[in-house]
Amino acid sequence: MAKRDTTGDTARSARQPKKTSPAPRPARRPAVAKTETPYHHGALREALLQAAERVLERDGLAGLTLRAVAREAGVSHAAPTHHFGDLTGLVSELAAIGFRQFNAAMASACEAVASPLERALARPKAYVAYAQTHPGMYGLMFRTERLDYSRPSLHEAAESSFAGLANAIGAMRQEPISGDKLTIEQGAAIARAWSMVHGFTMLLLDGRLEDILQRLPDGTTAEQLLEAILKSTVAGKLPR
Amino acid sequence: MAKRDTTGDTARSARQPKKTSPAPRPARRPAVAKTETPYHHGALREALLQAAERVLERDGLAGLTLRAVAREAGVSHAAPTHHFGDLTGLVSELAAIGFRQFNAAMASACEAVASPLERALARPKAYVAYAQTHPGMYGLMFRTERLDYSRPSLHEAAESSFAGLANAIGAMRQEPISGDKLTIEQGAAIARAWSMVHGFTMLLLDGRLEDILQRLPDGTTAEQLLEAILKSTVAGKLPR
DNA sequence: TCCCTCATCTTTACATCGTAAAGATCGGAT
DNA sequence: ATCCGATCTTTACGATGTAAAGATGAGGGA
Repeated sequence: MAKRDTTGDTARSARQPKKTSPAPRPARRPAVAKTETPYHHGALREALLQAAERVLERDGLAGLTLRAVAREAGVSHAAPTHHFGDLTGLVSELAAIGFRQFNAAMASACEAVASPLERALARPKAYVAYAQTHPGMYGLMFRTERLDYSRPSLHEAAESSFAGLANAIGAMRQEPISGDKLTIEQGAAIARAWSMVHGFTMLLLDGRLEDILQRLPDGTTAEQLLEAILKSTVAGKLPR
Repeated sequence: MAKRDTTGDTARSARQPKKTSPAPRPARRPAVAKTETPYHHGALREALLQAAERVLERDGLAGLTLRAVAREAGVSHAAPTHHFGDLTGLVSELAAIGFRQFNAAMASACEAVASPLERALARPKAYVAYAQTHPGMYGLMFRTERLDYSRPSLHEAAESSFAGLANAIGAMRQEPISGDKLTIEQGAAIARAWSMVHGFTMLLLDGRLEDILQRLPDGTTAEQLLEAILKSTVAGKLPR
């Protein structure tokens, strides 16, 4: 007696008359392949991931809920469960996509760069640029407790990100990093570079560098501050 | 019709018979000043903050909810509202306490240190040590979106943290930082130091440095890795 | 002294969320 | 043709944040 769940988020309810729909079906998949939800069969999984990315960049991390994603995709709120298990599953798959975007952005930024100095600067600059362009994604990837790194797709994408960093450091020091062993100096160089760029990005995204930026001459941008940091760090570290 | 809220978390309900309690009162404030909740009047605000800290370190950030804190303090779930407004309020006040603890820890670590090198290392080491000792608090302070920096207590405590950092950098470079203006070099030095230590801490707390640590010789600890990073960073930067 | 007011705390209510479980709905293999 | 199983929807429930109204008691003014 008295139904309890008065949520109005079915987004599809009251569509057909409950039993043995007299109308055979409202033309499912309407000839023109609309990029919208392909009704019952089809690529719901991909549609949900795209919807999730849209919700994330529109409403931020706090707005990224299972029900909001389902709503955005136009399916019932329980539909994602079948494809991702739970919220952790959806979020982890989305983070994997983020890591792949992220890796691609850094890789393309490193190509076609001539001087060693430029190469040393290109990667961290691309790192920060990605985070500024996709703050929601970066937050998802690096500040969510709800990530399941045991998922192969996420594990692999994140691993690849780390490998890229390690290789870049190795190239800079002209001593290729061996897969399984590191000297203290190598480990320190990698951890230092990663810590610095990651920390800078987090502080920047959280607005905690505003204090510093405002005290700097005139309208110094975050990019200029980053460049100053990188140059002073890299000074004397480059070969030749 | 039909009550809806079947939550059993009053923690005090069914205590007295609803109207004009015949028993005058169950000896409120039981002579020995138990540090527990002093019933109706008294220091509920402080009790809530202490309960919140306990919940945070016990159940992590995800467990820190208004209702859990009220439960821990033994009051009704709506009691915190009156003192903190909403969850953001409670969390912000707790974060302010965290910043004060944090500042005190770094200040005491910097005292009684002789050599300039030791002084340069003491502060970041204390930074990381605090985060490792109070991971819940550090997470609250640096990874919560729900912080209201317009609250004076939080703003002031966080500001003081930044000032300590800036002064330490200034002392290291032997050029005291003026309050309102910074050169690019000064700003870069401050942002670089903060970014590096903050980034290292975040990555360490998230377990993202495990990969590196395992590849390092034998049982190298995170502290040793940090020290290696700091020494290679500070090399040539210290006066004399 | 008595009563009144107001700050403090509790109850009640409700929208939203994650998740589980059961029912409906097809596509396709047998 | 029929049945199975994957996919999606409904229904349900406990938890959370928050608003609003009700109780309670301390302290001040008459």
